[in-house]
Amino acid sequence: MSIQKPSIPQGTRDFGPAVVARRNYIFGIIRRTFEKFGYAPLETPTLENLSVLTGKYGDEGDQLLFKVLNSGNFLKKQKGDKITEQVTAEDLEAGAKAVLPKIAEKGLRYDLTVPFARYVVMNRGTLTFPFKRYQIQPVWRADRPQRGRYREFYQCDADVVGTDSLLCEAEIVLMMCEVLNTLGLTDFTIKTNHRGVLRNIYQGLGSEARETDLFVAIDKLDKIGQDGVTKELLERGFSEQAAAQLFELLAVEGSFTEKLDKLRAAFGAASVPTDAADSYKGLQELGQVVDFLTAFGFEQFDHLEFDPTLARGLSYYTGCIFEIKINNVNMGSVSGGGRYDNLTGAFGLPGVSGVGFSFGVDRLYDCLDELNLFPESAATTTRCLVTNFDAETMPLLLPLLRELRAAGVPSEMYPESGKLGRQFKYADAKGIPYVLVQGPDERAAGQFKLKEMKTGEEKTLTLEQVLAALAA
RNA sequence: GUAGAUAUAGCUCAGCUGGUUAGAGCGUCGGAUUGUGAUUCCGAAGGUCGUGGGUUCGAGCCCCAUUAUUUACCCCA
Repeated sequence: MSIQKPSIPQGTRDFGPAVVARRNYIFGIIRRTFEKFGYAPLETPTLENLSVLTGKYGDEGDQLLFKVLNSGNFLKKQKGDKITEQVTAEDLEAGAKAVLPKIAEKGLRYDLTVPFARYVVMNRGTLTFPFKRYQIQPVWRADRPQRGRYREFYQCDADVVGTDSLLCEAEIVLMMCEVLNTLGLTDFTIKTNHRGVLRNIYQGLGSEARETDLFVAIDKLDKIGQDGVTKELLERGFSEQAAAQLFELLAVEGSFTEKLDKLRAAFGAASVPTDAADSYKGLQELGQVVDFLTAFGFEQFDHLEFDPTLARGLSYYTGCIFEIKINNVNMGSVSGGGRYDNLTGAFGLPGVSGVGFSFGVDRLYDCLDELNLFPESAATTTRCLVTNFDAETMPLLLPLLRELRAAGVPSEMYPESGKLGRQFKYADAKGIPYVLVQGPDERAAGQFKLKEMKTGEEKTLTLEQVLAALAA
């Protein structure tokens, strides 16, 4: 066999011990926050049947699905003596679209929301609604990797199904803030909008062109500017007049509620028909979310922004939508979500409303890394290295190792006796904060030498003192 | 799928107009130091210059192809 350079697939990564420790630090904060808000954990299979996945993410999404080839001889099926061709000459003639469903019936999970919807439908008889679940698992997309974009990455979802209450939306904002605050991120913006607002804007333009084309175009406003959006709208069949009208509507300024009021007036002026209860549902619901937050005692309204240009790609959102931008890092959104009135409808359970959001851990990691926000303690798990002075006395230190671990101090003994220099280097390279030494001198006195690596400070202590120092 | 950039030591990168034996920093290993890391000093190991072809007396450098990586677009966490 010839020697080959080892490699991993494009867009995937190995995570070394220090990286995993830091990722677990992020996972831990997110998990604890979700649980604090009453969400229960759920896990679903890596593989889903392709029939569950296809058609849920639009044409683009279907392209980005990783499909898994059927096992065995995927070209033929044998039942007893009877062999049937799975793929016929006509299929091959018809191209990939005809062949694919015959050779691949499973695919890798693309997000966590669709598997969740499938789970809810399959278990609707046993679930108590409203059902609140969180889910932290990797997802896969056959995308072209680039900055902040991977082919395998983790999502941390929290969703509620079975209630229309806007309390859920308000709590999403609370959870977003809690996680970001705990991680030490300070310069972030939670952008919020409502699909109803977007629909009203579309109605206000009075154009015949496609609604989704408008949403895609205005979502890019901060990226390509007013001229770029105008150009794109004209290409998609909107009139110049409609484009001008659009920017008039979007040009609302002020606080969250001031923007709501101004837009309400602008809609009225543009003769946009009101929804139920003689008001605009999107604006009204956003106002309700703010009211809930105020009643809760929420104090970070400076981080919450009503952005009428926010659209978000996934087509199933129908109500409030959210997105988090970390402002002092050049990175795509680290979190997003929203309400979808009919997600389970695709699986035969219509009329169940859900709302949820997701953190992208890999992007959060990149942000924290760039801003140097990881605490040092997140880098390593071992807290104390017990040096191995020589082969004869090493066994005498094993009870100490047991004591340390019993006291809940993550500890390890250097497995080989030999130069202390090597052992200290090991501790330094691994980022272990404390090193414990007991040589003949200390043993004679019944004591230990504890060195704090960061300061270089060394103390001679009794066992009780060592345990007290390390437990702190 | 579209467009660009890059590929030289384990890592980050130099390498002049194409000219002898391809360099540096970091890391690794050994020593100064058989009771102490990070800091200091000395030394060593480490290279199919991504791969294949071409031009040339001569290619890390120029040309073609190919593969991989990466950035941007589309879309998205």
